[in-house]
Amino acid sequence: MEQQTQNGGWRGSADIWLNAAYDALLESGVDGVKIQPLAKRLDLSRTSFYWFFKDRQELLDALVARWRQKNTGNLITQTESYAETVTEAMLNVFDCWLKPDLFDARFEFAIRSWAVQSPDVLTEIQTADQQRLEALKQMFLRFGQNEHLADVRARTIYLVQIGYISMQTQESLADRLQRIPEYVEIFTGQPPEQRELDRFFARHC
Amino acid sequence: MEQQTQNGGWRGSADIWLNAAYDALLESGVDGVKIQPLAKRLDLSRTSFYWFFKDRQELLDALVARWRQKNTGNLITQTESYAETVTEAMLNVFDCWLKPDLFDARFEFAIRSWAVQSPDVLTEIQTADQQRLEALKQMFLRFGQNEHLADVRARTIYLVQIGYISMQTQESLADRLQRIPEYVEIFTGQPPEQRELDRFFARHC
DNA sequence: CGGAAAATGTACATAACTGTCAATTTTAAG
DNA sequence: CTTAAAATTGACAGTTATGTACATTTTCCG
Repeated sequence: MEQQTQNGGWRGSADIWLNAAYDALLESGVDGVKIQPLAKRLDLSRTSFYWFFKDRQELLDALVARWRQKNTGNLITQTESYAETVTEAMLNVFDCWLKPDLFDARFEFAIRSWAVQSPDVLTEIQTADQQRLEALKQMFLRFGQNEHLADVRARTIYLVQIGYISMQTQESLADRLQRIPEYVEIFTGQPPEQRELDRFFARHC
Repeated sequence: MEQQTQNGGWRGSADIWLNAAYDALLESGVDGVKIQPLAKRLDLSRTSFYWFFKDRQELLDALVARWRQKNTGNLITQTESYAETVTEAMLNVFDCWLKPDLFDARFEFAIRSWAVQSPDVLTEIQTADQQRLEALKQMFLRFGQNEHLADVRARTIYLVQIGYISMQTQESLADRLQRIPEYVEIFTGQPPEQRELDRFFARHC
């Protein structure tokens, strides 16, 4: 899964540093991403870092790029995948919240926390939010909801997920699945069909 | 409003340091809360700090205490305030999201971001989340909703707000007010009465 | 005014981190 | 085996932070 660029028998690589940075970011926030500690963890000389990156800022930029690629892309794909009803479409989106390979929640939270202290990162996030909200809104519009309500519903579902991420709750998959039918009803205004739920649960159990 | 403990003609005080720490936290996150920069801003000697606080950690603890007192208390009060219908009760809660003196959203976000790197703060937050969710759930139960649905509805409304905070959106009061009726309908399952909205808007315009 | 308590300031010791430079080692390729 | 590029390293210089000890100033009160 990890794209570990083969660069011969050398110990270091840009990727190995980036992976270490990713780990540090998720554990300790941006200010935990420091060359010296990373070097220690990798058991490499601190200065070796500068062979792959100009400076610390370049490493941080690479982290943001990795996040941008992963989370937003998959979410938008899910909003566009095939569905016969609005409730089924909703369940497609829920896949993101339940499958870690579709959406990296901890990464998302770490990036958002970073934005407190970095206007640049804040801008990145706001762009992502807009794209994601727009994709969700389009989904509701395709199923005949009116403009204003589609907007508020898109917001609701997106805000709930961002909120969920920010709460950093650790629940079992079972606990989360249990609430799915109610969420679908609240978000779309109508209950899901039993067969839609069956198909959904089949994907996740 | 600021409880500025009068301590005579001295320039410094525990409060002045705490206020500066609060500002720094909201601007730059925990790692921005450092004695040396704070001293510079206050135009005081760095070491003077240690007259009021044992060390940096004691200052950080004071910040968490301030947050705990402010945000959770007011929210719970709003869930308990008088209402004739569930939609009116909902609007009472919305007061928190619109009146900065009831709920300090930026403070909330800064604290949550802090939790990435501090298990202690994470514990604090999880306690607060539980208390707040429970208060919201009780509100729905008082208006005759069944147990399970009351729980999911409480979660929905709370998660939306936490999500909203985490998005750090900067919208005008007017934009936010515009979406209120739809939100009420989504959250409670029924549209608010016009007179309830009138009373609500009267409070906020 | 005079003195104790409260607050401030200076000096010192220490630690962690960043980035540059000039070797040196390792690897792959001829 | 040689050699050049790729990667690693230690030494150096600079910055920013923490906390302690001790001296000094400011304020309040008798």
